[in-house]
Amino acid sequence: MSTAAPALLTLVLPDGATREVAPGTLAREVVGTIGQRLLRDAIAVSVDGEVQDLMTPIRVGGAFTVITQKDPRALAVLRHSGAHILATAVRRLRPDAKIGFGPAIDDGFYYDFEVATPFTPEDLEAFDAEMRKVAAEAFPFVREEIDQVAGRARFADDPLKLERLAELGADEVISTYTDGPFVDLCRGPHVPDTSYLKHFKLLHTAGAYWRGDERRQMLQRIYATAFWKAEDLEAHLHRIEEAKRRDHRVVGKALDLFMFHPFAPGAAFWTERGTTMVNALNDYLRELQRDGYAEIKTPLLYNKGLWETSGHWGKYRENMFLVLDAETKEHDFSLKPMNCPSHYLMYLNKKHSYRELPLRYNTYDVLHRNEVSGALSGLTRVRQFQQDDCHIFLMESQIADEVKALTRFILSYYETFGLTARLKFATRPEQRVGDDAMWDRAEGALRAALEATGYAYELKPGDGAFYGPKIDFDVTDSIGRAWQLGTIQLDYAAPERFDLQYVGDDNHTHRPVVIHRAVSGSFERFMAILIEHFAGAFPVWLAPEQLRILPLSDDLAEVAQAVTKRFRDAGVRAHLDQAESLNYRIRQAEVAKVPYMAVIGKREAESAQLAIRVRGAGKKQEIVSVEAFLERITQEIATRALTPAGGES
RNA sequence: GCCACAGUAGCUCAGGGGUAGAGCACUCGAUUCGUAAUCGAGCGGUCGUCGGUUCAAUUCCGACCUGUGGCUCCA
Repeated sequence: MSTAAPALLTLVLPDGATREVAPGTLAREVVGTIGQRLLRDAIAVSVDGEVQDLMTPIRVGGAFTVITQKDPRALAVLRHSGAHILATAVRRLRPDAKIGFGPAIDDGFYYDFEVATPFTPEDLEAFDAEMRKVAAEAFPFVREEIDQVAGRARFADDPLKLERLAELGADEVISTYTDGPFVDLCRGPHVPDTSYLKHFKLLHTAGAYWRGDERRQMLQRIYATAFWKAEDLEAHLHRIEEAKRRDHRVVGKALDLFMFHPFAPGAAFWTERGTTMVNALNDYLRELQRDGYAEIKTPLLYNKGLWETSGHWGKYRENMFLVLDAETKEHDFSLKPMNCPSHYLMYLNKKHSYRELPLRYNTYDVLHRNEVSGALSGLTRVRQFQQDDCHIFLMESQIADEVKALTRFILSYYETFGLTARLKFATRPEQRVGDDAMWDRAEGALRAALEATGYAYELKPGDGAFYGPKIDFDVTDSIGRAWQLGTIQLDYAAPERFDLQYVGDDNHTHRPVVIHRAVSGSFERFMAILIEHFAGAFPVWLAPEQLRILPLSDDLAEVAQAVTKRFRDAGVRAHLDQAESLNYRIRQAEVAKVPYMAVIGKREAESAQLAIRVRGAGKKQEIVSVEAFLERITQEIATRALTPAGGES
């Protein structure tokens, strides 16, 4: 802050009006000049695009907007304050707790504490109750700007805060926020006082490394969420419940799709029903890749020589399952964690002409990656998985067309399931191979190809693979969660390492480029997403059981058996169920989420008809002839129709 | 791998220092049924594993295994 009389700052309000204020004027004062009612409703302000709270001095001019509860940015302010209120409560009940960081996050907020004994669920209840007291006390959030010396004195008992303080540069404003008994080193912004926090819930505790560094101490993190309105909080908790209901581990067990066993941690056992689905996916991909792709199979186990050539032995060994060689007594072999090196060996096996390019090797081989035990989770994170992998060898001049075709391919595959994807374009990372000219060419080609598709994409600078830029496909499921599935990666490094070549039309040898491509990532993860996306109510073509045939009484067994055979002969996965009452069997079929039920009573038996009940459609039934329904269901299967979609129970 | 929590019948879960219970599933019998659970009977568990404390452990303690939520990592 300079001592000379500073020039006034000009703030431009949304309606075009302006305010001339002296630097250091508090935002609150400016809002007060607009209206007292607005001041009451104000949570924070936006100055020149930056959110700051009402207690913060204005230092720059520019567009000035008042942020009220209606503004989505206000929620992050509330949640950040919620984190402070949580810390206030924790400090009151556990004065020994050292404070770490407490930011707002996507769905709420958290605060990290360093404590001698970890928090228990009972502690959480006590903190919740204490937070309500702190909120009721309506402590104002008081902002102070201090210097390093004062900061070190104030946080003398909080080593984590001192560490953060020491990192702040001389030109940075050091600010603290105080609410009642609690002071925190914090940039803000905050709501005016603690009473703004009304609708919140502490969710769970978790360990978290200080600064996210596994070499540092483990702190105790408390996760929580907060909203402006009770109904928003309710809705959020309901969404959590809904996600739990759709959890693929729950649904997979209920629908008997897969299992795990302690003897094979991180590796799925697929039941007959689950295998049927995986095979349906596999068949579909094979059909899509019938032309222009060369499906190959390569070994699962390799001598370390391959991994030394590929670089995995140095960079990836931690994640590889090493196998003891009986003769050498050394871990000279490893299960493959990726397909690419073996595909390069296949490519090297013969000489290639430019006429063969692009050459696409695709495979469904099984891969093994030795994930740390704590990382495993259902089907989404496993140690053994099947990837729909493809490596494309091509000339640089072919990159644009190829990427365009691959992007279309991947997106249209997702569309079959009603899944939409967001594209992310990731550029050169800090750690990389190849010169800038190569990266310019690669990024230029990939980006041009991406733009040619016409799809919108986000930029992720510096997030590319070390060997080349990539396009990632983030799929959003029916309840709005994003999963990274497909990827298209340009690789200029592998062709060098493996000395890949082709003979050009000039009769000289050239270096091809490699594209790594995955569509569903892994069958395991993709199945998890599909299970949760459809909540187990799969499209007919994918459903492990497509039609359940329910004769009304035993004397119709013969007719029902003949009808079942008719459908099975036509390739429909039909099953006959003659047990128990009709009501009971209908309930069983609904619970099993079988898309179609065909009831055969005396009337239907006499007229070669079926009383069709569609999953989730309730009592509404259609009487159709056996042949007409056979035509309809085989059409739906052949076209991979999404219907009968929905049908929640 | 690290922190916390959990593991009781096929599933969902109750219980608790004196070796266990419900519903569903399963089996059998009766019922032959018109759109989400017919009735009855029966079977089923060395309470995750190993060790310790105790007269006695499924219960208390410890280690390990597996899972869950996170951290880290990632398809």
